[in-house]
Amino acid sequence: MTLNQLRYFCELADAGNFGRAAERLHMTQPPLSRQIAGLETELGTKLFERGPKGVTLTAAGRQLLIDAREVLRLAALAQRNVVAARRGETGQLSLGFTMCAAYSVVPALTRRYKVAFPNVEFRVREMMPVVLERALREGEIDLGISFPGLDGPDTMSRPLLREPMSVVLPFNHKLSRVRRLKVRTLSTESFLIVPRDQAPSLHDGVVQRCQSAGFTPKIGLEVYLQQTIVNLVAAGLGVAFVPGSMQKAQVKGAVFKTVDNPPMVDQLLVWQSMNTNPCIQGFLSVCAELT
Amino acid sequence: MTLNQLRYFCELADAGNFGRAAERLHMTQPPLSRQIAGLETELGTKLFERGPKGVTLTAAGRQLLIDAREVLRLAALAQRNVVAARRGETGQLSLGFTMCAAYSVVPALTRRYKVAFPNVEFRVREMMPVVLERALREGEIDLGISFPGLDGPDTMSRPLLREPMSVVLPFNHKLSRVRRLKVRTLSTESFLIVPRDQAPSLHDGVVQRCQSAGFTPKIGLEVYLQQTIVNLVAAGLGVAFVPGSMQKAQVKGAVFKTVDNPPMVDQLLVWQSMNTNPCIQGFLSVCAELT
DNA sequence: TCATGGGCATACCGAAAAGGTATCATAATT
DNA sequence: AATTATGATACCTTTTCGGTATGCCCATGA
Repeated sequence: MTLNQLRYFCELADAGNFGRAAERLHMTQPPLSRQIAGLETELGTKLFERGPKGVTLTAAGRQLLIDAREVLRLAALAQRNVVAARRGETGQLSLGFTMCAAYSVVPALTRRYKVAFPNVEFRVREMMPVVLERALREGEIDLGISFPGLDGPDTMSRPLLREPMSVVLPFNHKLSRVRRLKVRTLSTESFLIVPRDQAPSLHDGVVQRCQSAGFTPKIGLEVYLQQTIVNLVAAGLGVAFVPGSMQKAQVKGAVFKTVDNPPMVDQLLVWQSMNTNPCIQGFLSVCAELT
Repeated sequence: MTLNQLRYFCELADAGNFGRAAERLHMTQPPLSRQIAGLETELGTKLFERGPKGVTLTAAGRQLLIDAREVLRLAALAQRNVVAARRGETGQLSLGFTMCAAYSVVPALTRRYKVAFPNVEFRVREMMPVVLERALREGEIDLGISFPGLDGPDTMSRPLLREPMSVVLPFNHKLSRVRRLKVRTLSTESFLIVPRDQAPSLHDGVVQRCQSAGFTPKIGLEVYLQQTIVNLVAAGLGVAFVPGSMQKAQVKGAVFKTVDNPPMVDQLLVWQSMNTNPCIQGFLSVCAELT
């Protein structure tokens, strides 16, 4: 049984006689006769009653007409779906991001992408930066949003957001009420900072800003997540530079201060160059729209 | 796009490399390569990533795998359905019957048939005998249950039931209380009877029984339906012979009496010999079981 | 570094299938 | 009885399909 035979069969059932059906199918009558006869032989059943003024369906033919139409409909749908999948309009896309990004770019991006590509099964996962790197390498996720630093040879990236860092102080800190905080006044403070191997750009940005203010920051504690840094600052364990958008975390007891020439932090969208998932292009177009 | 290509595609997706897939498909690798390449060309999309240790699906391929499996599943189902339809296990079957038959054979037959052929869409219609004949001729119904008499050249029939006729009298009739009614005692009564052209066998049976009792019945009223005859007898318009099963009609004021050598009435299943609906055979087998 | 082997693509060939033309058989219609 | 419409059959040509032989690529290992 072939799809062509089913097409011929449906057309013949519609037309009611071989001649007109063949015409509609852009072929001549004899091959059509043979195809239908072949189909009948294969199925072991007469599908049409041949009368002097055309053909009519038998009971088996009526049943097949229902099923054949469904098969043909699905076959056509399959073709359309493949095209859609190639364009990234359907399929699956998974995004991993650090909790820090969750406060800045992720919400808007996710919302916009889901509107633009409603038929893509879009999954998002918060993950620690190191986990994100591994997940990306092993193909668990198609896209990652994180700080610069995991640019391997096979990864591509695109900047999503460049935002200033703010100083965060405990609520009861002596500097928490000054109007314009100078970095220099923090020279004796104990700093909470992300380990350099976790996010070199972030770490170096903070250290360099302090050095340009004339001191090397005293590292009180190395902490992996910006979110946790803010929490620990609120608990009185020191001060820190964190991305400005962390203010949205609404941590009680933490006070945010802007400074002159703040260190800048980048959020990068990264993916593997050999990942061919067409949905990635769609996501990139949404990113381009939004920046 | 052909069903074979979809089969090849699914098998390749399962096997993970051309060699094994070709083996499973009982063919060699090169034709399989060409078929897949052809499918990819037609769809305008790479479906597999060719790696040194086999193939993996692309995003478009993953989508197609879902759809292709569904298409193949339905195609196989269509084949099975055709076979079922040929055997009369699925399809449509419509039965027309006279109201008189509704009291005797129809209930049991319908019940049994629906159990034996649950996937057949079985429709039943009560109809007047003349309408039944026309409906049968024009193919509105596949089967009819009626009295003998509409045996045309193209119709086939099979006896379903042969039952004795009873005399029905008004409740207040002077003979309604005798223990054993003799036909002879009805010689002066006015008879309600079906017109001869509507059911010759029925009509003739009654007349002949009366004549063998020594009189020709006086036709008081010609009535089409046995049901109506009983009702009119109850209303005091005369007496009548009706099929014994009419007693089930529970008409108030009508009294049924059995007689010696009662006229017999046949219920026939009739259908057109050129009607090829395979469900008819199924119905016949149910009838055979029940008689 | 070069040989090796697994894996897919390509070239070419013969067989099978599909479509086209011409013609026939049948039944309804004029 | 001739005609017309319809499907089937015979025969031919083209296309498609599957098979064999072989080439290319890349990873692996001596």
